[in-house]
Amino acid sequence: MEYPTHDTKEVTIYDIAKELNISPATVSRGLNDHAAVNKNTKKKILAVAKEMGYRSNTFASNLRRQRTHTIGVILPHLNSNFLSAVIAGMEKVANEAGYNLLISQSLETEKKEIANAKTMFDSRVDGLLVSLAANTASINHFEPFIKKGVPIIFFDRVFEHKQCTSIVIDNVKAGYEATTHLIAQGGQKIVHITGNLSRNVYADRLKGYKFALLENGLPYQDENVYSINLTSEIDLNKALNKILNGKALPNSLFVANDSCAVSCIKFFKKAGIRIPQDIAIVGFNNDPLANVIEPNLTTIDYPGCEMGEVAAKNLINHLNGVHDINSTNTIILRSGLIIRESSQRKSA
Amino acid sequence: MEYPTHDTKEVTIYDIAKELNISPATVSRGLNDHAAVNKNTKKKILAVAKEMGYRSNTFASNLRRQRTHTIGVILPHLNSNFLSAVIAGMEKVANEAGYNLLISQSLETEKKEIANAKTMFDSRVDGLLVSLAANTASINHFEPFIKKGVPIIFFDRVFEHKQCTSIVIDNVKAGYEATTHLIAQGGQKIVHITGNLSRNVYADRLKGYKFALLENGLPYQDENVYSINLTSEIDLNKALNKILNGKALPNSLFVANDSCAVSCIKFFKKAGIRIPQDIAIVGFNNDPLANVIEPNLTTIDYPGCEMGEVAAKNLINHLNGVHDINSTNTIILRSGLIIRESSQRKSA
DNA sequence: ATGAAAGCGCTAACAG
DNA sequence: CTGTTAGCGCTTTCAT
Repeated sequence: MEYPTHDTKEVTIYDIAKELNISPATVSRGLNDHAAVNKNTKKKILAVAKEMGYRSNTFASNLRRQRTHTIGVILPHLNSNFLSAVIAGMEKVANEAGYNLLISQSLETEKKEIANAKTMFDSRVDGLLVSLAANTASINHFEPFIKKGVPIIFFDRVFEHKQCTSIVIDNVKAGYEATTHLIAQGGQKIVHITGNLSRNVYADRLKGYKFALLENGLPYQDENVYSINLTSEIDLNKALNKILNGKALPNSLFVANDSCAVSCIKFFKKAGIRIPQDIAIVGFNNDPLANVIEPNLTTIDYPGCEMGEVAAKNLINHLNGVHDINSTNTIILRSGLIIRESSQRKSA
Repeated sequence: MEYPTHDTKEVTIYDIAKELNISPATVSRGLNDHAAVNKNTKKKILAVAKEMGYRSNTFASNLRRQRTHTIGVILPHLNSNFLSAVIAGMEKVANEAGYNLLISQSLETEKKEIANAKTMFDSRVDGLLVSLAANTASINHFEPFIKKGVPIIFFDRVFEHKQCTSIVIDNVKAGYEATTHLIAQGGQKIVHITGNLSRNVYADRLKGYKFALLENGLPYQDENVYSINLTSEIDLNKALNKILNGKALPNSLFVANDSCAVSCIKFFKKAGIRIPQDIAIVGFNNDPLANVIEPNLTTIDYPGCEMGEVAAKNLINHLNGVHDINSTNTIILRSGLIIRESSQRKSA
């Protein structure tokens, strides 16, 4: 025996049908709010179903209808405030629409992301919500979905694809704002620490950083940009040591996520460097950490919950045929700079 | 049309059977590693399956087998380091065993927990992994599972139930260690801030706190224990103001989770009170925040990933009939005090 | 507005 | 070791 036998037999539409002396077909219609069912009959069906403790058998239904009412979610991590907010948003929308979420983490590796995609494919999810791992190089593992017409929506860490919608913030603008703010606070040499530049979020923030420099007549220099593995303490420390021991210490730092920005603050404080007087720092994400580190971290606020809601909503609309797949391709949510102590050298 | 028609017809075991001139039953056996299949036949089946791009239809299989290979997970939140570690652990084990995870958050409310349980029930999960919401008063919403013989494993925030296994740390011991440490650091009046005492984690930590006081000849006083809604900034601030404005300021504080402990430190620092000289503080969970706040927070370390692994492993064993449900009832994982600056008044 | 009947794809008892 | 057969519970034409 593989599994303890259930105590109670499941109630099926046949049981309800027998009870009411009608056909299973009518019961099915009644349960599914079909138009052509007598109001009275429907009421009776619902009543008996409830009384008998009927619950619909999703497999039978799925088998028949060839859809799962399940949405796959693949994301890099679960342990950030941002991403759990995203999930919360998705869950809310999905539940309301009668969808389940199948969630998996890539842990920032393409390998695991591929495995996750395969699982999702075999589970025949109706659609996919994806934020790419840092080191994902190709999205071939999503092609099977696209070939089959299973819609994919990318959010945050997206991939431009004719068939797929993207939900993002304007990372260029955010990077521009962060950098402009640092310049306004007296920034001259501004170092940018960021992640894998094949991810839009990092590439775009870098663009914004460049624009801001150019616009303010400051030189852009490659050696001021550190593209590293943001999840590795070791890599970050290497970069920081290089900065610390370089010729001219930068007087400003724009870091592409808060948890790294916090590590930077800790590092420089330990080295006897004052924040923001010696180095002004801006992070990204508005993580709870930002309000705990001293000085409190200036950062870009980022609507996680909303992003999740919008992504899920959009996917479900696709599934219900509300949108044409090609009608919307990119949805941009608003974001904004939150100024705190870590970057304020001058009063407003 | 509700959903874009798939481009390709799905390959079924019938297609494979026809291709090889054998029966579908044999194909099914071959695909499922059934003992009684000719090695050669099996090899052929696998080859053709791969070549034709076959993927098993879970619904048909589930419908037939009456099991879903899905494990439901209900937890209070996703946005804590501890719980995302738990999920990561569960996912690892579940994936290896061919199970999917259906994850949902109760957001600390019984109401949402009940709704989640209903969804899980309707999705016919094979088993359930649950950590209770703070304010859950009864576990009636889990009775349907128990009646049906669907195994439930509680982890962390557990509920004693004859039919269910619990995975916990020794919260009494942890509370005792934390308090003993505070006493060793000169603690006389030790305030304990904790959550809803109907949750084992908080009740047990309180017990440990009491034991430590008694053992050291310190009086236990109800007014030194604040049982509040730990997710409410407002409630915490109310408690802190009461402490601050009370007759005698405590010289030690044991807080039942790190994020609140961090808020406490911020609050007292703002009030001009020195940590740890005036008040020594110990938290719980070893959240990343603990290493960011200044002074760094002494806390109880807590094996999240392992807890997830053990819980999932155990449930899957149940499902495979490895364990008798009654053979193990409570599994206790090790935990330990990590001493940092927030509590150190004396050198070791 | 309702019913009869077929079939979604798979598995398992039974037979050989 | 393999094939035959029945059916898991539901939805959906096609009739009526």
